[in-house]
Amino acid sequence: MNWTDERVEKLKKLWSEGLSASQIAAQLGGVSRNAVIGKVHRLSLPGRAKAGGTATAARAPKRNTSAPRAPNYASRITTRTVTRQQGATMLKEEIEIETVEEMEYVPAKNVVVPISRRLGLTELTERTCKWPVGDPMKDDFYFCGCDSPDSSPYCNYHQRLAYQPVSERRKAVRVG
DNA sequence: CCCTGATTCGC
DNA sequence: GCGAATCAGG
Repeated sequence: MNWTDERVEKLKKLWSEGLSASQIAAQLGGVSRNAVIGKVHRLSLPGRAKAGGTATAARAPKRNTSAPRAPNYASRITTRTVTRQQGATMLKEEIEIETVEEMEYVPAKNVVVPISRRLGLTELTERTCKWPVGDPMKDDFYFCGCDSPDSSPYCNYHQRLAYQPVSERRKAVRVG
C-alpha cells in the first residue's frame, strides 16, 4: 500500500485523535501497526506521552429502564463497579445488573451475564464478542466486546443467546 | 498472553 | 522512505 496524501492525512487525523497505531492501521487497511508507527516517526508527529498507551476509556452511561415483567418472577437489581485491564488501559465501569428468576423452582443454571465493553466497529478484534447492541443506524450502537473463547464470534453468553430459543432467554436480563 | 509505542536496520 | 523485527513497557 502506498502512502498517498489522502492516507497520510487520515493518519495524521486519527493519530491526533489519540487512536492507537493498531487501530489506525485497521482503519487505513493494508498496513501494519508498525508501518503506522514508522510513518508517524518519519512525519515527526508528536509521539505519545508515555509508552504503553494512556487511552481514556469511556464510562458506560447509566440507564434506568424498568423492563416488562411476567407475574411470577422475582427480580434483583445489583450495582457494582468493576475494573478490567485491556492492554494498558484501565477500564472502570459501573453497571447495573437486573436478574430475573422464576419463583416456581430454583433455576439449575445461573447464566453469567457478560459486561459489555461497548466497543465500536474498529475496536473489534479476533477474540472480542461481536454481538451488536442497539440500532446500527443510531449513534449509540456498539458491540458487546467481551472476550470470546478462541476465535468464536461471540462470548459464551451471547453464543447461547444466538442459538437458544427465545423462551430460554428470559432467565437473566441485563439492564444498562 | 493481551496490548502499547520506540527503535533499528536491511531493503 | 518503508516497515518487519525487535525492544521495552503496562
